[in-house]
Amino acid sequence: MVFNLGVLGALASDRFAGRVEALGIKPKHAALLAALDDGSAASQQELATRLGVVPSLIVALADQLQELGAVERVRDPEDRRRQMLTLTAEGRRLLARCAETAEAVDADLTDGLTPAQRTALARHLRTLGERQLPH
Amino acid sequence: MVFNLGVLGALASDRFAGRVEALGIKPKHAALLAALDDGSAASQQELATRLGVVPSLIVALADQLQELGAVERVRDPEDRRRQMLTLTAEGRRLLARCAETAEAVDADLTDGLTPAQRTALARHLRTLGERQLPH
DNA sequence: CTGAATCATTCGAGCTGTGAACGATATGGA
DNA sequence: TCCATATCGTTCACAGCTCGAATGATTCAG
Repeated sequence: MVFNLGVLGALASDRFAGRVEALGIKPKHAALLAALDDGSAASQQELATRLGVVPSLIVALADQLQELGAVERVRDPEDRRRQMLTLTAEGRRLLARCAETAEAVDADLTDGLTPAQRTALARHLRTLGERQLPH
Repeated sequence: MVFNLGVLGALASDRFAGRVEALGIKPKHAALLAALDDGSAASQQELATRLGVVPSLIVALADQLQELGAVERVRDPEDRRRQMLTLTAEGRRLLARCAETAEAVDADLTDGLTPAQRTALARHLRTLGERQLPH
């Protein structure tokens, strides 16, 4: 079961990566956009802990998203060491397209399953995620 | 759902990797041992295609497993270019411990689920795997 | 017998993520 | 006020992983 879960997860991630590549980004960028979407503005340090990655990685991701016009960097007037990241309108558009991509991959993945099987699988994965993942 | 599947798969793989590290190997080694177990002896080339990796990777994996005494390399008398890999008794022991490890990770992952939920999840993953994975 | 193909192996290259330094700023205590 | 210490963002060099091309040995076809 671990192996099944492992390879299926890798398969799903690869397919998503392959599709968002057409948007000029990688899955990590999408994760950053999603993290910015709920909670709005946030310092890069906070985003690093929220995503569970090292701060230097946020720098690279934010650089590239900034070039795409998806995020803006603004110095926090309260603490001028902090760079506050915010989603732009373009960033929200990009995030929406990421969501569409995810749904397309979902449909692709569950192709051939009955609607009942599909929802049952989604429910099981959700409960497993709630038990295993920090939230 | 893609994201849930992706992160859960990565989580499962990481946990398995962390545990088999105590056996001195990595998940890829376990995959190679498992591939050798059904089908017995096989050339490295064949194993490469069977596992979907490049032949040069098999070389490194076989080197390390040979050092552990888990596999043996024997030139095929029919075609002296081929190196036939075979499991040793030690290799079978190692594979058995990998299986135990996988079960432990399974138990860990499904901790808190009812037996019914557990089997339902396993069944769903299996059907999804049969539909999506080449076999 | 010779040229092309196949197998295992080695080696170099690209990509990713990490950890250590650094400069700028902030904070707390003498 | 001043100084030591901590924090934030950034850069950079480095290790780990996998792939692809080149090599040598061997086999096969004509």
